[in-house]
Amino acid sequence: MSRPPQTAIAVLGALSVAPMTGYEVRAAITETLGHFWHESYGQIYPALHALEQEGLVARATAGKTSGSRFELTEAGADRLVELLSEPAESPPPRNALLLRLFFGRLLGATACRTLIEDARRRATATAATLAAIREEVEADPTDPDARFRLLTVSAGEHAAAAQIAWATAALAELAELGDDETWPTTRPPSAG
Amino acid sequence: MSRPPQTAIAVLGALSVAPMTGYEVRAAITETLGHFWHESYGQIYPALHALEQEGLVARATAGKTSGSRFELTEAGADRLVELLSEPAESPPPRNALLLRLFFGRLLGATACRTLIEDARRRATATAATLAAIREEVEADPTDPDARFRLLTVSAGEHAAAAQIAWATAALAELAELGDDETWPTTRPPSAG
DNA sequence: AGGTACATGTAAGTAGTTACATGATTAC
DNA sequence: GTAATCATGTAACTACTTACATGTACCT
Repeated sequence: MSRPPQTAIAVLGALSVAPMTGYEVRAAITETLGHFWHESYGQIYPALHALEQEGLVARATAGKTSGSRFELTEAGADRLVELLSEPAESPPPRNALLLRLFFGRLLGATACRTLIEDARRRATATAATLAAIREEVEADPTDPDARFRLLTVSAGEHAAAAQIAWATAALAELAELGDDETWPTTRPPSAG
Repeated sequence: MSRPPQTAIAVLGALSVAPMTGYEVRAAITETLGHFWHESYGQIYPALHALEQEGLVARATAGKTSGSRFELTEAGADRLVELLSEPAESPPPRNALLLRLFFGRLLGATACRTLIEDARRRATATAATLAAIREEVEADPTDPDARFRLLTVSAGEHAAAAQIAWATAALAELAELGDDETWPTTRPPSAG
């Protein structure tokens, strides 16, 4: 298989909920998986065509005027379970914030503080979004996927809370510093 | 600039500590930035050549028998600070674990538990590694970068602790479930 | 008739990995 | 002498984004 299997999971997974156009698949992924997953059109449309070739999705011609909805075939449903069972390997870490902070002495304490404040702001916004999602999911007791979705929401909430706590502690730590003064290289015992 | 600027930061940053061969740059990045950053040879060698062309690094011919060490030029040091000052944009999220968990009903509760246990194991191992790094950094009071490094270690510790806490809670939640029985949906108990 | 949202698709470029080929140096 | 490690590099491939081109449907 040449097409990225992770994209296939997201696309097949979206179609497992309901038949959709490519446009709708993209929207569904952004809306429901948005806080931990992402796909662009440049991935989705080619993936849809490849999946169609393999007989894993089919065009559902019924009803719609423009565009064509794709639906999961039986083979597609089987394949989805198969793909979900493959080991979950995330890409190697690339945290642009920590990379900058690591060389923080060169960057300067003020710029570091700004970076951390930005990160805290983003984490706070994420936490608010997740709270809204949680409420929405909890409001619908008929959704058989609710508890699994809440598991992913919870993961996001834990991560966001940790990020906020870290940022707050880091800012307190950095507050000791004057503007762009670096710390003394070999600190005398008294300052501490 | 054609070469990825993030790679340039990592490479220039490594060379800001000491002159190194490409091989050593790779090792330095793996060892000291490893828990939040990654570069492969396929990135490092081309980056080194491009940086040399731009006059940001130069070959330090002295001393070494095989290979040639690269050192930061003055322009390179300036450029590093410039690059560090650029906004820290991390790639869009792609969490393979949460993607699978989101479709956990299709995957089955048992497989989900395994995934989460793996994640917890990895987070525990990460926490141990970070504790060792922390000790090492704290043991050397002369390192002017120590406090910035500890900031990145702390970020990792917070994230790992959050992951462990989430995984433990999630496993408790999933423990309610029988083998691969899904939770009751709206449908009646026996009607397939 | 004009704007907005829906919808599809691709080309060009950027990013990054992996596998391979090759050889020098060091340690035993 | 030979195995491990140090060292350099590239080609082929996979993954992914962005910008663009194009058109339809619906609302006012």
